[in-house]
Amino acid sequence: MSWTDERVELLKQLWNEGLSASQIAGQLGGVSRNAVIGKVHRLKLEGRAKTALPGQAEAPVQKAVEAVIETRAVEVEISGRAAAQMGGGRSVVRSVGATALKVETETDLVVQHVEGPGGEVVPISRNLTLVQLTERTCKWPLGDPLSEDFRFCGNPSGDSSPYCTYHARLAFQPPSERRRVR
DNA sequence: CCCTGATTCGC
DNA sequence: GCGAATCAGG
Repeated sequence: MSWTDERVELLKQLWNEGLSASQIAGQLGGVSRNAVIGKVHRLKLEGRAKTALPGQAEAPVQKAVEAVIETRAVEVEISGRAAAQMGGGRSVVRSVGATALKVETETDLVVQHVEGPGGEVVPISRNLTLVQLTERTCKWPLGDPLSEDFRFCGNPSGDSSPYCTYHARLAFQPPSERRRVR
């Protein structure tokens, strides 16, 4: 594949939307994340201030972003408790998406699932799109394959299975162990 | 180990 | 210009 005008335009768009190089590579197809990063540099469309130069003060913008993330962390925590009270079951916080990384580190994945009314354990899927799947993300389908909202579980799968531990059971265990498929 | 972007350098 | 290999970091 080559860098046609359209592909370059899409690259710029996705990069500005904050997608990672590997995700962009997946969307474009036919290129590696290195290719994407290389192209980004050649186009001189930086914008991802990652490596803070030593001795330099933190950029105000970066601090603002962190403040927002901090706020979101609290909100998620609150909503998690609310859910626990309303549902009567154990419910906890599970970060989803790049903007909630702070939550993940602070709660250390306190919960990865929710217990339903019947006591069944239902995992909180990451709802990844096809292009976001990697060799070790759960490929359990969610929703209608013909719909735009079609997603995959995306939870860690371990390299021995195409599914996370929960979905591996639904996929390979006897129907008697199945409950509601979500 | 998984992932991220940054840089180098042969092509 | 391109991107694999490599580096640095979370």
